[in-house]
Amino acid sequence: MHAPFPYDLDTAVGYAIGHTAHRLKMGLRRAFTSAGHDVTPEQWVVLYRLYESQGLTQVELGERTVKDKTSITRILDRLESKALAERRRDAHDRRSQRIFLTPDGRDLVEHLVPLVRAYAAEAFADVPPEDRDHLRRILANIETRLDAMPEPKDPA
Amino acid sequence: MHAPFPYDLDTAVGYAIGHTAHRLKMGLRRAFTSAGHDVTPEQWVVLYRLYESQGLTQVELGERTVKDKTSITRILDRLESKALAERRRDAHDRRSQRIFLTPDGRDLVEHLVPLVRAYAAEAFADVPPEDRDHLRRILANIETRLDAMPEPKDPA
DNA sequence: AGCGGAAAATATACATGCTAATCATTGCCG
DNA sequence: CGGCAATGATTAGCATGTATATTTTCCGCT
Repeated sequence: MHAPFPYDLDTAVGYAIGHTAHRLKMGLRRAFTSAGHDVTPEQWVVLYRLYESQGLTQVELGERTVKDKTSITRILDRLESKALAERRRDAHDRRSQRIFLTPDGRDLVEHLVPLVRAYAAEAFADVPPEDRDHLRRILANIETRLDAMPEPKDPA
Repeated sequence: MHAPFPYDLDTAVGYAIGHTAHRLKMGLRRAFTSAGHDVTPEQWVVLYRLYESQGLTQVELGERTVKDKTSITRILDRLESKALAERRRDAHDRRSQRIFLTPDGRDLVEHLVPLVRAYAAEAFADVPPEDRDHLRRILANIETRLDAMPEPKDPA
């Protein structure tokens, strides 16, 4: 209606990225539940990383999933309560936990992968391969820049 | 370590989008707090939409911010408690609330906009304009596809 | 040795999103 | 006109993310 300064959120690239990311995640969530799997997209990522490399520390898991330590703690609580993963105290460093998938956890990952592949195939069906590469490159470009941006808290 | 089926999360476009979106949002959050503004990125979007058009219904606000009705309710609770916005019962339909920014709310938006612009300028500094356009187009493309995808629950 | 800081994990408090259920109001339709 | 489905909003329950503080354990360094 009125706009005393020029700004248009709707053309903001960052907003568009967030918007698309949100919808993609929600779609994946629904793909999981409608296939009868009681698992969230976040749990899926953790399970996937554990499938890749068992025995990770929670810190390592956090790095590989780009999640906070506290989020990892809680997600593992749930995965353990669903008997999909288990924590084992590290023998050499008793501060650490080593995380392993249970057989059920491995099974679940193997069921989830085709689902994820199918979902991605459909969601990106209209995006030609060269656009996907371009997209990846642009996003990597942005992240590189974000890495270089000073943390507001420790500019020293 | 072992990979009985071919899948690589790290090359998944959807994962990259989510990753970048997450980091962008966190950077914006920190830009706000380090500038002394007690406001979240989600609240920013709501405030911005209200600045654009005062007197929106919560449903309309939800559409314009791509947020759930319940999220809108709670965010407005907080904005009201911070005296940035206020709800007024619609005279013609007493189920609806019309939402308005307070003077403080308008002031805040006007302070936030330059912050957001500066942040975006820095985050996307390495992305040439034609790449931004391309990015927007690809994302729009994906969303169009998502719109066309059947809701798992009501495929009819 | 042994002290003190760093590291790993947990706990806590708050903000958000999703789902499902509920309440009040509206309005259509027989 | 009168009941009942649809609509706007709220509430409650769960999962996640952020920030901060705490606990336990390790390790470097004097």
